Amino acid sequence: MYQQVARVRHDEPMSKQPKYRQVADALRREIVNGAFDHDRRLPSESELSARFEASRNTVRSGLALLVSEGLITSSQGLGYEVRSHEVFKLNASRFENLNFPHNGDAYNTDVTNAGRRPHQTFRVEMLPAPEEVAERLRVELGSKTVLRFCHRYVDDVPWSTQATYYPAWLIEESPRLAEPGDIEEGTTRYLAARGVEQIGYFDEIATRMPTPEEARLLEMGAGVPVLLWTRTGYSADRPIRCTITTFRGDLNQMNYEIGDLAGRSENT
Amino acid sequence: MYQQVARVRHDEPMSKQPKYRQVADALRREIVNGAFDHDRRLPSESELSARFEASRNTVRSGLALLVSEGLITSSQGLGYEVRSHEVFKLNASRFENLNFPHNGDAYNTDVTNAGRRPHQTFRVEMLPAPEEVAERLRVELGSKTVLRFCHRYVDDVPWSTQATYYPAWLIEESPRLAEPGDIEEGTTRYLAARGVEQIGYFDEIATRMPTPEEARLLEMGAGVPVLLWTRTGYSADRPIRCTITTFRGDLNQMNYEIGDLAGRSENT
DNA sequence: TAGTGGTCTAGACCACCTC
DNA sequence: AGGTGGTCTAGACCACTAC
Repeated sequence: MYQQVARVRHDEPMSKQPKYRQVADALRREIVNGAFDHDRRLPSESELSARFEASRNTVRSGLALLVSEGLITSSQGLGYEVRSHEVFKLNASRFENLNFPHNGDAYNTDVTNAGRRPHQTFRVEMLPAPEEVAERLRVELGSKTVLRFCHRYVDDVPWSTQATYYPAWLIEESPRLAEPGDIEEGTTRYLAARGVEQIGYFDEIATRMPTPEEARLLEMGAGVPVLLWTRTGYSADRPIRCTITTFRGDLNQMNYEIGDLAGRSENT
Repeated sequence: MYQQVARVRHDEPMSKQPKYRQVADALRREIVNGAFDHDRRLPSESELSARFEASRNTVRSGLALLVSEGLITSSQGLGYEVRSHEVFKLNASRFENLNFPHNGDAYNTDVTNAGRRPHQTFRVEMLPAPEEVAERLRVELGSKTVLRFCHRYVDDVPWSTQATYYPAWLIEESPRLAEPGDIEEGTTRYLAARGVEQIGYFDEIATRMPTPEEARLLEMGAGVPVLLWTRTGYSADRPIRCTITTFRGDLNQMNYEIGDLAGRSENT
């Protein structure tokens, strides 16, 4: 389970690493030193094979290591490239601020404000509650829930998926939740207008490598984890919704303000 | 950069995957279905090689995929094992609650309450501010800062590292920050007693694959991302500290309560 | 000592991109 | 057509763990 520890030999100043690690270490050093900052392409496998006096397969092992670290990417027919990032910052403590309710498309507003072009596909489903949702909504596992699902893009790059589950009892009170179209005024306002007010949230944030399905939906390359954000919304009585957002970890960051900052943290 | 999309052939019902992916897909299905739930060991490479009629190297490619997804681990001489997790949940909105100041070792308390054995190593350093710290503390890049660094273990498993930086101007006012030992009453209380009160925090949460250095410190296997938590603490005037916590992503989850939940979210 | 995974090689053929 | 990475093989030898 644990990575191999560097071994020390009495006849060598430093530990003896396998050749493919030497390749990876050398290239990693060059990358962080900015050796490929213009034309971000790396030398081809055969060039590296000659340079390191290693077989093509050994060089490939070293490159695979850097890919799995998220440092570089590869494309068939094109070569290897140093990865570059632009991170989108989401202020989760403001996102649906209790004192400043949005109309539900904070995402569109935020992305447009950042000078980017948002785009999303949307669908509504009725399905039995999965375990992690049933727990949070405090309903029976497998009981009926409505899922409102969003697949979000920024400038046509897949950015995140968002799945919001509503419990059956709430649907009976507020049937428009189960209708396929958008809710113009936003689900939060629609619910509030029907006397169901969200007075608080519980957020859980975790990370892991994507499932093959997630990697497909978000077009994630190897070496990129997902950031999982699970928000459970509560009325005065009980949980009323559970939203699971899956972010590409290389493109997103979540922020929270706690206490009275009054805009003092605007630098980030 | 993007993962290969499944291809569809007119003469086959489903897309033709490379053999190593078929191996990975078959084993992944068996793993999630619980086929290895007792004795979590997988068959050996040579057994799988026979079963899938593939060379040992091809089987290894498939297994490597599962390792990089964080599903299994491998150890020389032992074999492959299904990974199992236990997640530690940290309530960040309560961690240093403004209305309920701790004595600085919330970590020790939380871990002990969970019936686990905490352990940490600690050191203090004086060093020039790295870029991401200088920005957040609003000091010159490279200006003097004090780093208080913690390496934390739970039951002797490396859990997280925590680096807190204090700006030079604060050290002059509160010199004990630069002293090597623990501060008994906690740094927050020490600072408050000297008239420097933290009135709010700005938290940033991100994820990525670990650097080799992080993988070494936290003894992380392949296929496990880190969860990065950067907390900048503010007094009424300006930033007074910046804490960067690096978690093993497979062992930790962060929680926030927003609004008035009054313990309604105790299920998680 | 036997069995496990870890490293490395040499070579074949395929799929994709650019020209 | 020529260069790039992607897949696959067969085999050699090493390092670690168990018995």
